[in-house]
Amino acid sequence: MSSINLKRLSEELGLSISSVSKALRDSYEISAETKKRVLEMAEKLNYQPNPFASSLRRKKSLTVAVVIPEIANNYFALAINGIQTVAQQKGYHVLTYLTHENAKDQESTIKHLQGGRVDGVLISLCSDTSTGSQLTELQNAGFPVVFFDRVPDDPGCPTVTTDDFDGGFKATEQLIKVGCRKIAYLRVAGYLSTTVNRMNGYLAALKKYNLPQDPKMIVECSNDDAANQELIKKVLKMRGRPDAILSSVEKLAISTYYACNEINLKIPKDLKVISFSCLRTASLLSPSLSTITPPAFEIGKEAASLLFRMVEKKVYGNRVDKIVIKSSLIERNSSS
Amino acid sequence: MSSINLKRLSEELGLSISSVSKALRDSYEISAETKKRVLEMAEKLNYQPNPFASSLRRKKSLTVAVVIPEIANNYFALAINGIQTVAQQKGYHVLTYLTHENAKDQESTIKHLQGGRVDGVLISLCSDTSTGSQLTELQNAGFPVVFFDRVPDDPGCPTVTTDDFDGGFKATEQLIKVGCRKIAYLRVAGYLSTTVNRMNGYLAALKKYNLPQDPKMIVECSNDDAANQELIKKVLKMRGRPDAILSSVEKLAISTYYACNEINLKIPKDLKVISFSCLRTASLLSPSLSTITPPAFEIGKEAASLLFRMVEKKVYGNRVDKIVIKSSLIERNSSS
DNA sequence: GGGTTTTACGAAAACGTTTTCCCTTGTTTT
DNA sequence: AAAACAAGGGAAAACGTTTTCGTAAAACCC
Repeated sequence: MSSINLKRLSEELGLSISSVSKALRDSYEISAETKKRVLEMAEKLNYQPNPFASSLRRKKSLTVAVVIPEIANNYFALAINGIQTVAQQKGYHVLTYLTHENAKDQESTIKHLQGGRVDGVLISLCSDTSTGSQLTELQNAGFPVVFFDRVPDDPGCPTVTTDDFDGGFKATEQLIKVGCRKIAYLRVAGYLSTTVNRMNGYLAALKKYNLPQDPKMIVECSNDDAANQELIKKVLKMRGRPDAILSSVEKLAISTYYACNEINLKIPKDLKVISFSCLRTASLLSPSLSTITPPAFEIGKEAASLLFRMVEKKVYGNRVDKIVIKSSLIERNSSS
Repeated sequence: MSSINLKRLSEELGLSISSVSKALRDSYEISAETKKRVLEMAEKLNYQPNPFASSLRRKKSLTVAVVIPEIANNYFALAINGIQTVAQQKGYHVLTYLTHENAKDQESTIKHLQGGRVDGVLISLCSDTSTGSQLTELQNAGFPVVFFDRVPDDPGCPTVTTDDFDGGFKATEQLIKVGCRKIAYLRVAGYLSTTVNRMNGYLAALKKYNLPQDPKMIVECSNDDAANQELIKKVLKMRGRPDAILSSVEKLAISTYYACNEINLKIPKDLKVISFSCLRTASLLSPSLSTITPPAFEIGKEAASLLFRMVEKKVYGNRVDKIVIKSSLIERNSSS
């Protein structure tokens, strides 16, 4: 909006446009004295450079995109917080896009991003991602992309994740140690690296302790909270119902709590529960919820830092970073 | 990144750059047949227009900024969700900036925004905002700005808020009706429209029921959770301690719960609690938390819609919209 | 069929920067 | 004192679009 530009500034100063531009960019071609004059006038007239002209010319947008399934989610809110913290500190702008767990939205978002609007992309895949074709296309074009949390299997992708397998393993082990023998795993439909890796940890723990792997104990949930709640109720009412639930995502733990309330099942007496979750109020729930808590803020920070290293070409060759940050298992009343 | 541009496209088609551009924008100057050819070639070569060139020329960025104090907060996460939903549907991009409740950050953010990077700004003020000088500057320049939730007093500002006064009044009334006589109000330091309006509702309710207004019952909290918890503990241990707490923001209710746990005060027996909050797990807390819940998602949607009306000049003259959306008081166990 | 209008397209300017190349001084070197 | 050089600055091209204006050919009008 500020219609004061380099031309205006140069007229005011009796200098050429190029000199003013150089002065503002602190070029060695301009004398210290002139620089000072220019800076002062720019300040006085509240000059704000036009970012589009600059980006067009320099082929740098100083902007990155964050593509996530949803934002009203403690994990992603914290991750964005981490990303923003790093980005703002580095002087970058952050564009956010929500895919609403919808592959079509995700694809069209990525497509639009190819126009050069951003210098790099941070993405956590949506649950019905089929192939990462669009994305590998981007990457092959040498475009910096960092995946976090929900990542593709492709070993060529830079990723920042948590130790999902270990988390699933340890949580399951914990449930077994307090006497559970029929542990159900709540997963999310579609292929998500997180929920699959957590499940593999769960299965490995069952195996280690010689517990049977019952397919009925792996419950595939959807994105519909109400439907999930009904599904969980059904599972909890069946013959040979589980005596424990390991929930792969926070919202399914919440649905579990509601389901138990409805069918009058007491946690932890009748059912023990552990969930992956970043819920800040986990310890205030009734009963307090045992969680495996991914360090979402740190994951966001690391992912952003890695992306900036790539954007600024500080990552050489065809090096691919795969950063893993540990989650912590916090035992509370729901599993004791 | 995609180095295919109009020039390349026009060469491929044997047309001029201008014709191709017009064809892509569906100009009446181009024949239907040619348009078809152009569209097909653009598709084939995966042409993505350069957004900076376009923005530079058209003086439109198709981008809006959202400036909020924090994002790891249920209210703001939901509001952003609403904003994004409207923006993405309208084909706009959303830049997010966090001020971390810091006036300096807020000012510099707004300053940068004056370069024309965005077509409009959605903002919720940080708690130590002194004056809205920067912002009125923006507005005077005819720049579309919509305030939501935490808004300036200035009657010239378009705002989208909830009925904070009523919320404070009704919550207080409810506490009085269940027998509370010493109701403390937890406010946030600094001047925030929300917390002040809620307080005025609280004070009005006290007045209506002829209860004294004790300054010691108005507790000014900070942004430091640990300090707040200590402060609340202190208040709850003093002579003539409150028998109820009305919390103006979610996090202070959580600190209250922790404080009560530590000093062994039972909610609701020893202390009743109601809080403004968008916590999805309010009904699962121990005890379930009574809340006044602002419709954050709708507020976000309304604010974005209003902003787009302003950006697209559908708001004529010097009309100023002040939209208010009602919150709902949900009584649960913490206040019964 | 001369004139007018319409249709379809192209040339070129414009948006505000950045950057390359050049020029003018004044200073140093031999 | 001529040559070489450095310092400080300017002219103009370039980035990729959009849009105004111009114009050739075709279509229409009486």
